[in-house]
Amino acid sequence: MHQSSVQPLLDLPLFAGLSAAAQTSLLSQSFVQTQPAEAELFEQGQMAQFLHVILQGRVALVGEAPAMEASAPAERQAIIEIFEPGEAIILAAVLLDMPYLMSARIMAPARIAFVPAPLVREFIDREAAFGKATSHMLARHWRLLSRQLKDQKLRSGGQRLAGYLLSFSKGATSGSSTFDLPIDRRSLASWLGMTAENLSRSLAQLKLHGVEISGRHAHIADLAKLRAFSAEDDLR
Amino acid sequence: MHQSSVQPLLDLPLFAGLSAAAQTSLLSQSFVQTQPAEAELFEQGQMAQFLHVILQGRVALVGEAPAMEASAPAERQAIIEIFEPGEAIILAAVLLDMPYLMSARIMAPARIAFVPAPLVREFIDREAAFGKATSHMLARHWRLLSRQLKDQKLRSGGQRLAGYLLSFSKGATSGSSTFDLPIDRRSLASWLGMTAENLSRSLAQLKLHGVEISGRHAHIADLAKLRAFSAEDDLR
DNA sequence: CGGTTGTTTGAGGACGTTCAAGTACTGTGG
DNA sequence: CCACAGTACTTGAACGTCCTCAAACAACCG
Repeated sequence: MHQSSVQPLLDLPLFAGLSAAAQTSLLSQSFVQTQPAEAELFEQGQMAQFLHVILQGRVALVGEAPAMEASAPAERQAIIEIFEPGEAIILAAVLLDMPYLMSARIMAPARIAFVPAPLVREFIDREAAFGKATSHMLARHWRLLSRQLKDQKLRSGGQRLAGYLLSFSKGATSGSSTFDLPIDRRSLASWLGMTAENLSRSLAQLKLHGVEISGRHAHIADLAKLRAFSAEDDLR
Repeated sequence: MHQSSVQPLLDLPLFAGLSAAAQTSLLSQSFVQTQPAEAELFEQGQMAQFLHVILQGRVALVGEAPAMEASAPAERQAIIEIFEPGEAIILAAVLLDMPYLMSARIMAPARIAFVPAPLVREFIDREAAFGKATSHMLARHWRLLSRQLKDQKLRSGGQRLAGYLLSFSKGATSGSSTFDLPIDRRSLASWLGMTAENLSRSLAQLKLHGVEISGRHAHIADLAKLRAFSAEDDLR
């Protein structure tokens, strides 16, 4: 039985409120896969067969631009969002039964639960609590995207980077902070909407604002100072 | 009684599935306001007091950057999304009971239904069908934003403009098309993530691709040609 | 008809990208 | 442990795109 491996699903807010019967269906019809980094969970344009729930690891949603010429010359792509354990992807495509608008790529070795899409749609018809849990997750995800879109339109690359670094020191409003970057430069650049080269330059520039980075290790000397530079509103 | 003016709410998919009791609450606690253009429905940072449902008109969600200097020198802002009749704003803030991430500005004289936020949150706890309807709307809205974010990161301003123009001729894949632009240049530019000046230049450039525009009247000579330029995937 | 607002056009500059090269890091086999 | 290859990251220079500023033009309205 693989029942035990999908058991953790019930601990997630998304499924916690399901009826006993629904929990049984969920456990018996879902399964878990361990995926290596660089694996592609699904591809832009496909119909959603499963709701993928991240149990471990990190998954990037990647938008791909149609190749300009027929010869497929290095298709341009951009990371739209990065999701971590506890999040489900992609609820929107599963609920609406429409094709994915982007692909999903594993960033770090991951354990992913596959919940059949029809089952999810059944839950939302029959399980009162599931509609609420789903709405909440979608609402959070909508806010994440809208924040990103605001950032993209209103802030410079350097400011977005500063904001990203600050996100690792959530509570603290002043003082200093030390942490490790969880993702590589190229992916980070893509997520922040700039090139890897530019990210490198932006990082160098942030030294003037009290940021020291070597490899993946980061130290912010003065959170308040960096916050001022990032020009971020404090809405979360 | 203003009951009659809120009656149309029940025709919307969002509220259609409510129980009789819930429908009664909805009608008795909601009200409708007619708002002139330029009116501000709510401001970024406020808590969501109401779910605003657009009955007529058009509403823009506007992200505002914190003023750089204390002297408030022409605060930078960008239109994140534009919603039309039938849509509710902002579900995410209402459901999560969190502050708005952006402001809402009326673009054309509008009739807006105000549904008290606590009532909405009550519905989602008690009304099974409402969770589904809410999830569906949020899912659609999430896809709209993710599409925009992809566009912002992967396509040029001119391509985004072409895509916008093409959106007025939904069904047709080839042939020509004539229509009127519903919004003014400055707003359109802000929505597309460029300046008004640049929009003007982009429009001029699109003449090479068979687009004729005078004032608000637009004519596309060759949809297929413009579609090729816009480099848009056909995912909807 | 002047005033106001919205749109277009031009010139200059800032920011970001691309291309190309150099440097640092990582892991592997000897 | 070192040499090595392969990858990731940084740096530099040239180029483009988009923005800013300024002014001309058009449209609208009293």
